[in-house]
Parts: sequence; C-alpha cells; structure tokens
Amino acid sequence: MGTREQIVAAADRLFYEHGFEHTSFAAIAEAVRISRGNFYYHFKTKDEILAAVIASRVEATREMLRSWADESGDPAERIRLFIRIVVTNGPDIRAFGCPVGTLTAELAKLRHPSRPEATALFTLFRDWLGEQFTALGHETDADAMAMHVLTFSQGVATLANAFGDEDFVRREVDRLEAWLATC
Amino acid sequence: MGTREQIVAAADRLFYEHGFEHTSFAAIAEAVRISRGNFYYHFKTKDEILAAVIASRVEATREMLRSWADESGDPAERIRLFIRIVVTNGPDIRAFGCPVGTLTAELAKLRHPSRPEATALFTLFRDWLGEQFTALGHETDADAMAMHVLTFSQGVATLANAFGDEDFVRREVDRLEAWLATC
DNA sequence: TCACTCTTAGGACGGTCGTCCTAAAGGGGG
DNA sequence: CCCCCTTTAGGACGACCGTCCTAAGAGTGA
Repeated sequence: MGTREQIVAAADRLFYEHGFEHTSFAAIAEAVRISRGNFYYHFKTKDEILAAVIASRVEATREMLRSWADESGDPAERIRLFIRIVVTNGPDIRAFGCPVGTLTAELAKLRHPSRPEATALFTLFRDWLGEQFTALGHETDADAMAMHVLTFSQGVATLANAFGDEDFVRREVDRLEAWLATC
Repeated sequence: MGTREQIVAAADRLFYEHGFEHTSFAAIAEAVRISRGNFYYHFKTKDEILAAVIASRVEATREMLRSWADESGDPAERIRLFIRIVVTNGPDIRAFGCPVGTLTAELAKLRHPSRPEATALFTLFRDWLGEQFTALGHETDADAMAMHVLTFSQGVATLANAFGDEDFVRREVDRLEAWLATC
C-alpha cells in the first residue's frame, strides 16, 4: 500500500475515533510513521485530506452495497443486512458512534465546505434502501421507508454510543425487523 | 443577569452551534463582551465552563419536564410533547442537530472526563419517559419503550440536520405517534 | 556513472489556543 | 474619606496548530 493510501486509511480511522478537528497533521503522520514534511508532499491542506477520506468512504460504501446485493437476491434480506450493521459493527459504534452520522454532524457545526460530500454518504444508503423497498413493491413511499430505516440506524448508533448497551441494540434491531416483516 | 450566568448562556449556545472544541475562550468572551481576563476570573479552565454548561442544561431539562407534567395529566400526551420537540425546535435541530446527542458524541470522541455528566442528560429523558410508560401500564417494558422513543428522536435529529427536510420530520413524528396510540 | 524526477525528512513561520499574572476600577461599610 | 474585597481589563507565556520551505535520499533510464 502506497504512502498516500496509508495516510488516507490512518486519517479515516483517526477522524472516526477522535473527530476531524481533534485530529492533527502530526497525529496522522505519527500513525503512518512519516514526517510532517512528507505528509505535506501528498496533501497540501487538511481539507484536502478530508476530501480524500470522504471519497474513500464513498467508494468503500459503494463496494459494501454491491457485496450485499451479491449476497442476496431478496430485497428484504438486503435491507436486513443494513439493519444489522449496528450489531455487526457493535463495538466500534458503541465506542465512536456511526462514522457517517458523527462526521456530518461535526462538519455541520464547523460549517465545513465538504459537508455536502459527507451528506452524500447518507444519500448513498438512502437511495440503495429506496431501491430495495421499490423492489418490494412500495414504489410510492420507498424513500420514506428508506429514511425510516436510516432514522432507526442513526438513533440506535447515537444511544449505543451514549449508553454502551448491547441489549438495547438487539431489541431495537428485532423491533425494526418485525416492522419490516409487516411491509 | 450576572456575568457568570451570561458566560454560561453564551457558552451553551456556542457549544451547541459550533461544538465544544471549536468554541474558544476568546469567542465566548467576545459574545459576552468581556475581556479574557475577566473570563478567567469566573472560570479557570475550559472544562470548568463545560461542567457549568452541562449543569445548566440539566436544570433547564428538569424544569422543562416539570412543565410538561403540569401541562397535561395524561402520560400519553406528555410523551407526545416529547416526541414533538423535533418539530417545536425544528429550525435549531436542522441547523445544529440535537444538543444532547451532538454533545455526548463529541465528548465521547474527545474522551472527555465530563462525558458521564452529558450522558446523564439522556438519562433524565429516559427515566421521565419510563415513568410515563409505567403510568400507562407498561411496567415491565417501560424502559425499553422509553429508549425506543429516544432512538426515534436521535435518529430524526441527525437526519433532519443532514438533509434539512421538514417534511421528513413530520412523517416520522406521525409514525411514532401512531405507534404510541397502539400501546 | 550520471542526471533527473519522485519521495522523504526536518525544521521555520505566523497564528491561535488555553492558561496565568498583574494592576486598576468599582462599590459598599467603617 | 479611606480601606478592602470583588470584579474587570489587557497583555504575556508556552504549546500546538496548519502551512510552507529547503535539502537530502531513493529509484530509474540513458
């Protein structure tokens, strides 16, 4: 893996664990074990590396959604795969929240120019979920149902992070899967 | 209003709008129109003022919950008052998210010592909602239902902040009120 | 071997941060 | 009127931030 990719990977993780603003150039450089000068060779500004991190997350998300589509032909099962992320990534979510939700919230408060790109990560999930609901025959309110599932995942992530309660996550997942079954 | 109270009020608002870390001593002092030296007379450290802001929010929340209890004797109607905060405070929530959710998320990433106190704000709502569900006759799963309502509000706040969509909020509120009616 | 480009290292810069100090202004009681 | 305690102002401090510069090392093709 090239230096640039290592920087993006380290920044991605540090932005997630400590937040964008709280993560310094020095911290990223130290994580990759390169000098700040070398860092500057690859990225001129902090905003530049944020843009690279977001682009990397977009690509990773696209890849994940594609793999879910491969994993199952049943749209309801695909939606369930999304619903269960909060269980699959339980430890990270309890420790740091949802990577998408916390980043968009932070960038909103910073009035950061890259905010729309971060929000686009939400749109990726929103559109994909909408497609699955459409495939289930809910053409007219597919988007509303997609947003409902997103609402669930963001609420669960925020409270799982606040309370660190694994059982709560399990209960809410069961509840939403029951709701999905009635659709 | 004394200087100290003005400082807490200004810091409260700035922490909400720009985040705790992004808000500097200088910014708060400027908002209150006092010198940084005067600021230091009232609060020695940034953590001290954060503690004061959280304490102030706890008191304000207690007062709000008390006023809701006065406003209606019906537990279901009281819960509805909570559910509708996302509408009542719509503009602020779309611009800055939920004050409790975004603060706890930020303090978690900063590993800040005051994190438990911020989480206690959630507990305030959680316990109050639990009491209302208990009064409705759901003793055994009152807490789970309270957490479900909190999940809703956090999810709605996060996505309202991301997409700025007022209609989405309305739809989710209607959905949860319908759920509440079936309880 | 030599020249050239890509990559790396390490320090300098101006600015802002949280913190702290000192001195003066304000204001009520003797 | 003067003393004393509270409150205010304003600047100094060391540390760290993002940014930028310069020079040396690494690798490649002629």
